[in-house]
Amino acid sequence: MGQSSRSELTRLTGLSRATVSSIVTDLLSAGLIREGADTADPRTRPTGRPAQSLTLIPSAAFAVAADIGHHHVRVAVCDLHGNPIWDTAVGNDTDRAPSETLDLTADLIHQALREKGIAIADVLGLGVDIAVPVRAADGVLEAHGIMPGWVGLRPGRELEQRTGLTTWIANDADAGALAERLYGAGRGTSDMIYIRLSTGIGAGILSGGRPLTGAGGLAGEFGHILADPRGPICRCGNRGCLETVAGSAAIARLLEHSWGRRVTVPDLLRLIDEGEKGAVRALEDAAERVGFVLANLVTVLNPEFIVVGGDLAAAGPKLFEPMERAIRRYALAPAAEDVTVVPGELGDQAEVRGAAGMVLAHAPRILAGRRVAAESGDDRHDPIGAD
Amino acid sequence: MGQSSRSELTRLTGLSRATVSSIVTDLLSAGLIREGADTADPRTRPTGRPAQSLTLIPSAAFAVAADIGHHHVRVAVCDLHGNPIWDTAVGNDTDRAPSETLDLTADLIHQALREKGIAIADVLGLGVDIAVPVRAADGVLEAHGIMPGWVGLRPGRELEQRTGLTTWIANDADAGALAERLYGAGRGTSDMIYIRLSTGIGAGILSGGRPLTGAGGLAGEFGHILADPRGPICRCGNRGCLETVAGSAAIARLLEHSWGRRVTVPDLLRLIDEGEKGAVRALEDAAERVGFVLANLVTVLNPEFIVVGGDLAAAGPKLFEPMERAIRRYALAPAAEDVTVVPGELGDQAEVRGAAGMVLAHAPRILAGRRVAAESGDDRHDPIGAD
DNA sequence: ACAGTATTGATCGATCTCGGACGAAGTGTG
DNA sequence: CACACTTCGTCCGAGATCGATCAATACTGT
Repeated sequence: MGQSSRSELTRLTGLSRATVSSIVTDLLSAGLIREGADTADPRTRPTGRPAQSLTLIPSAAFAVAADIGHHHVRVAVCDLHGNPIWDTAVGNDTDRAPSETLDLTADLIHQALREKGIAIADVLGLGVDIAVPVRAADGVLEAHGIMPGWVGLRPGRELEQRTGLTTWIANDADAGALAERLYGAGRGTSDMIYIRLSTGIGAGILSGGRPLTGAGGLAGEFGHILADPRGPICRCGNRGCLETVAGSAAIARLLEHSWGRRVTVPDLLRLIDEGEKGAVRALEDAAERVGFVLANLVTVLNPEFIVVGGDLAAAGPKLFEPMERAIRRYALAPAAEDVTVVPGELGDQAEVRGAAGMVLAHAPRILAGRRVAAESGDDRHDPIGAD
Repeated sequence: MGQSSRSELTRLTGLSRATVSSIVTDLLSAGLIREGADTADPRTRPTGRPAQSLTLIPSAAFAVAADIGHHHVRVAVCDLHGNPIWDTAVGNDTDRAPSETLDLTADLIHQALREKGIAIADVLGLGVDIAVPVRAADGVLEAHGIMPGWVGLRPGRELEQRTGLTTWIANDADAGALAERLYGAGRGTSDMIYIRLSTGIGAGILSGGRPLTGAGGLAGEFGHILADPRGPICRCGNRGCLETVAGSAAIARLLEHSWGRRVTVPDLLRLIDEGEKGAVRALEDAAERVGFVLANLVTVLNPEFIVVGGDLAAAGPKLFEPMERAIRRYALAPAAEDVTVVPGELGDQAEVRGAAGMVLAHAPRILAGRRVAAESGDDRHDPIGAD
């Protein structure tokens, strides 16, 4: 996104050269982009007139993002390149009234803008992601086990009212997937699965470049695929969900029997890092189960990348090797060949950066609207839930 | 698609009323649509000026479709409503040289147009579906077990050259899914899974209204999800694929042991229909396995409909009840509540009608181009693999 | 009967976008 | 160095699309 040129934009957007040229002229005079030096490598340069390179001026506008999880609220301000220039996470108990969490979120946003000295007019919008399924059509939260008090709310609209910012909202896994595609391990692909292996297991699926949300926004509930028909009862009411046999808390619990004391997730990660045999074995078994389930998804979805995030991704090859082995063994061979399994690159910033990415993906349209708005009256309408 | 009105088109297309009005005027004068009688039900009519109903004149233009399967070629000519007015299937051995099959297909197409007295100028295009994965970007066939001689070919382009018709191509399962969505059991939904239970098991997935093809066009290989780690070896090289334990041929083979003679698929269906206990039991067990696998897909994809086609769909409740029971039991509860399992309505016409549907979905654009072409030179370009 | 409301359909000027023509800026060749 | 060739960027007229506005047609309530 950083460097481009008029003719490259022509190819990317599908617009004609004439149109791109006209828009670029406007953006130049609006001070949002800059014609850069001609940095093309003389050796790789093709014949013909060289393209004039164009650079976004990153500080010309900003996107605000909020990540609302089970036990935290994280707010970031990102520049036009998607890089966070302000990023703060605070602990929070979502079992309290949702309005308190939303107030806290709005306070953090106002604090961020104040501290960075950014005017509302320079903010393109607010991207929100939340650990609850979101109905894509209207941004209403759907029913699911966690955070039950939030079902039926429209936090996008709430935050829009509290901040005055145009708001987009999505599920946290979908936001994480978008971030890894835009800025992380899945750059440029249009068919990927992003899974987060933590106490909970969730997935965001990108298909044909778009998030796969399903009819009710529930898609991606990877952690509740049945992994063991005789496994433990899950908080969702089924038994043997992948989460109950391969979530990091479930793995840690496996060790409590032999250690005779409580084992936390940090304990588990330390033991794995030290190579403690029991912990490694438990991890490998869990990884194989995850790989087995992923194999079936690979057969059905034929993704190009599987990006793995969450606590457990830190375990490195001890996690990835058994997981990949299971995928190669159990998935349809040509589909297994198409897929590459990689660790996420964005860590716990993924979700909030993806939320900002939702806003930045609309930057051209927003900026186009603003050019008009500067001349006539400003009356853009509510794009909550817009794709 | 049959009945509509200007304002309904405004909502469907997202275009402005002004634009729709202008296009409708053109189509009216071109004789492609007709202003119908005001047939709205007086009881359900809302307040305001009633909409003028518009009807496609079905015989104003046609779409040609070809369905190329393992052992057959089927060609149909459909009117603008998508109804077949000519439909013929012939046996064929795809192990022969692909060019012979393509020649046969082109011959059938020419025969159809000749018999119906349709001029090439009145044909919007040719839709092709084939029982091989198709790479969406360019229509090249991908590697897979069946019909190996076809890999790397571009049958869309081949048929375009043989017939002179603008051609679209897709996988057969995706075409079937599209047909059931346009004309069959999944009318109007945008998130559905179409599965075909026959000797082979395949699925076409529609997500957000678009076919889910995956990175290499392989998506939907539902029959090769692992259903039984100790099951028989499959033609794909894995073992225990769903197809080997729940395909109709696999079920029939189960009965051969006790009957001591060869049991064909028609035999199996007859026995099931007669209520023979062993056959029913075998079917129910297979249905439960399919349901189990579908449950995981429901959890991950959250579809609105599952449409079941293929030989086995004829078995009715004996198939559907155990299948649905498994879905309700093993899928994430809210996702299971969102989904409805229904038999397909189009039978073995599904694929070919879906192929025609691909063409008809582009009818507005094609017709718009033609209006221009009638005035200036005709130079529309190759949309093979276009979405 | 009549104003008020709601929805559809047509018209008009403004704007957006496109394709084609043209000039600009480089490389390669004789 | 002249010339062909390639790609990039701009200009211009044609057509598509839009928002705003107005007219048409029905129902509702008094």
